[in-house]
Amino acid sequence: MRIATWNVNSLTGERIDRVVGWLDIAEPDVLCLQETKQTDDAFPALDFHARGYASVHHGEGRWNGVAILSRVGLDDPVAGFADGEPDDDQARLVTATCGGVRVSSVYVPNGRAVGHEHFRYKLRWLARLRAHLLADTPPPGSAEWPGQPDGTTARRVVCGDFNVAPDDLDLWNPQAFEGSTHVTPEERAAVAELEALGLRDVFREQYPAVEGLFSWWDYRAGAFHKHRGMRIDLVLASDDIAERVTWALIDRNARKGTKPSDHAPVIVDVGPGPGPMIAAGSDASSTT
DNA sequence: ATGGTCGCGCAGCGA
Repeated sequence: MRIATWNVNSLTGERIDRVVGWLDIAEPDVLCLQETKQTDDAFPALDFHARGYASVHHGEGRWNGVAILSRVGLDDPVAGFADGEPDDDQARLVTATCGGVRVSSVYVPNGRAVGHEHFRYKLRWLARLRAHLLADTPPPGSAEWPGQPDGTTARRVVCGDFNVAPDDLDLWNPQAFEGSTHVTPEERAAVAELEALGLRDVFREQYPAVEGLFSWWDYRAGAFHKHRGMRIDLVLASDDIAERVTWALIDRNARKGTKPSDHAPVIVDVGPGPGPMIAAGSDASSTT
């Protein structure tokens, strides 16, 4: 099973072509999208359906917007937080079950500046994501969705633009980020709190201590060509998924060429194992 | 060089 996540920085005509073209090349079973900047009506679900992908989109229109595409089934979609509180007015979270895995696509607030109201919103949002993951977890032992022994983080991935670089290793130059958002102890602690639920940064586990692996590069000043980036797009996976990861890649090619997103897709391959998770290459959508 | 480029949408803000 191949799981990918990509902040596409809008889904207008040219960007749709890039995303559809990338689907044909990368053939993910599940793709989480962020920053679609579309209304639900404008989301190009048919373009994806034609490639065999079911989809769910949670959007506002002008900003934010998240989606999940899946060719291994897409069930029980939830837009926004499932913690029982009134939903956030920004479309930054969508969750669905794909091929036996509970998948969340997240677009964590940027934060703008340390101490800014939006920075406090970012920290609140991350704390609320943790509450969502606990509330969204089904009873342990569910046949369709086997739980972990502790019942907290059943077979799950949380994919998206976290707007947090978990470690200095994820920065092109740590000195350049002193005093900036994305690297503060508070933001990193909020991500660590998610990992404390039993979720693992599976891309980094494939490349421990390897420098220069980034998923975002500023459009300005030739940052991409100078290799000045950050790794802020993460795939956090529960233990039983994490143990089966066979391969991971950030597809820098998708950041090249005309009209790219400023993010590259992150791809994680999960091998077969015990339990009902659907194997790579299967096509649950053929039943519909 | 305290900039630089995008997207949205038509000014200037957000990233």
